[in-house]
Amino acid sequence: MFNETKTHEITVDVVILTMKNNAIQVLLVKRMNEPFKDKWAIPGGYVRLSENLDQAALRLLKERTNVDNIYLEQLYTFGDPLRHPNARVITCAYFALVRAEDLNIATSPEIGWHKVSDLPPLAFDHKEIIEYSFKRTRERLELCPVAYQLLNEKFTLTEMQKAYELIMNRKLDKRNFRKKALSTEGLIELDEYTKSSSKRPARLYKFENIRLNSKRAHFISGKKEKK
Amino acid sequence: MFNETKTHEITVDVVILTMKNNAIQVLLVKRMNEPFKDKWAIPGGYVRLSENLDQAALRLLKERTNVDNIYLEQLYTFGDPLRHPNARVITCAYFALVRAEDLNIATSPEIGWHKVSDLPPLAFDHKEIIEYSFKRTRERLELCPVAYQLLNEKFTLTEMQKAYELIMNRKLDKRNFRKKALSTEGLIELDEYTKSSSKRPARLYKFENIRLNSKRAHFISGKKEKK
DNA sequence: GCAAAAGTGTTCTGTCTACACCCATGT
DNA sequence: ACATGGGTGTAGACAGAACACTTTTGC
Repeated sequence: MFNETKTHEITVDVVILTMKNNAIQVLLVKRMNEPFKDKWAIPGGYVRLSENLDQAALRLLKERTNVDNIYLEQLYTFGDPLRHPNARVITCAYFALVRAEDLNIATSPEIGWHKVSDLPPLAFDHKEIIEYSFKRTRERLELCPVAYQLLNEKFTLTEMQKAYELIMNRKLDKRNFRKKALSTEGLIELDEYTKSSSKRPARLYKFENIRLNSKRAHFISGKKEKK
Repeated sequence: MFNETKTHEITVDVVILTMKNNAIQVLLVKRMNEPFKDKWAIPGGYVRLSENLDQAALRLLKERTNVDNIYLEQLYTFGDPLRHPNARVITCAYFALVRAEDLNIATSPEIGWHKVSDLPPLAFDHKEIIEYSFKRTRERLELCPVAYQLLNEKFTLTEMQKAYELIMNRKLDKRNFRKKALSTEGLIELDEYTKSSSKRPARLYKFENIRLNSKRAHFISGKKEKK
């Protein structure tokens, strides 16, 4: 039984979600090699001997997106013996929310954003991993305002509501949303407004000293608001 | 970098929690070999090539406790390079709640129950793993009545309340608890009562068709009930 | 002046919390 | 008859849900 373990390999895969073109999108890379050559995959790689799993995920995220200082959370470890056709590869999946603007990615035919609601054919079990990430993001959002990771440093409440609606996949009531948003710990009202556009300027806000993971924030309720 | 991965090893460790002697206790085994010889550890073992992680955890749980059909959940994957002094061992931790009565364990100097609140010296990072399991159990309990896994098939509401109080680590109000308990989906009131003891008989209940994981069960609130 | 998005309050309802006494049984 | 744990109801506070109109700007 000990000998059996000799051929396990362990990787980290990172689901990078952003908000772009009015949709939640995930960063995918096209595989150059078999197996699954020319299929899309979430970025990942082997864990180095000298680093822990969080460090491996951060390093891979940095390598792909040049993004640091991000809400990165271990998602789940996927270890089906058949998930990799040629080897026994167990992968520890992480997920991150990023601002599209912060990214330093030259999208190309080999790397790019894809709507979570409309994924291309994916390698391995990556479809499952992405969908689980999205579900988990929704659960996190019910507890704390992680969506701020998707917004610019300064944002309007309408933008924030949009992020929530995309993640929760339902329309929210504007007045109720704003009431709850304004009572969120860490939300700062600025004395700045959007210019341009062509309509009434909107007040800008920012977050300060966000404590993710704070229990009992319950920013969004689970009840039946309008679909 | 690929070569680096050659010496990773992957194990599964299972935190088995039960309610016993008015405390939440965890099943520990004494290590026979170095490293950490004679220290206590949570049961674990290598993942076989032919099985997925859930199966490995179930197999190990079965091997140690003879228990099947249990609320077993992947907890977290611990991969610090220094967690094992001699090798690079990444462990995928699971946790389970079991009825003490269902267990088929000959406790001995090498295997036994230990209060989570009073752990002996532990091998590796197992203290951290156990404490995280306990925390996670508490979070689960706020969402769904997982505590039923600790109870006999038929139980009194007072017994159920006791399980909740031990996990949540605070006293709950009897009337409020019973009100919420009675409105829990799946709780069946039986026409049976405890005999013996020496006091007024208590009505027995059971659970039926429990859906763990159902969102919005909110069995226990996070507010300030009396400590 | 009109199109378009920003902004704003109130009522209702359900859930959580706090809290104290009587009941049924065994001895 | 008493000791022990079983069992019960109500009032106040708070949070979520529903719902429609006025304001400000660019053109």
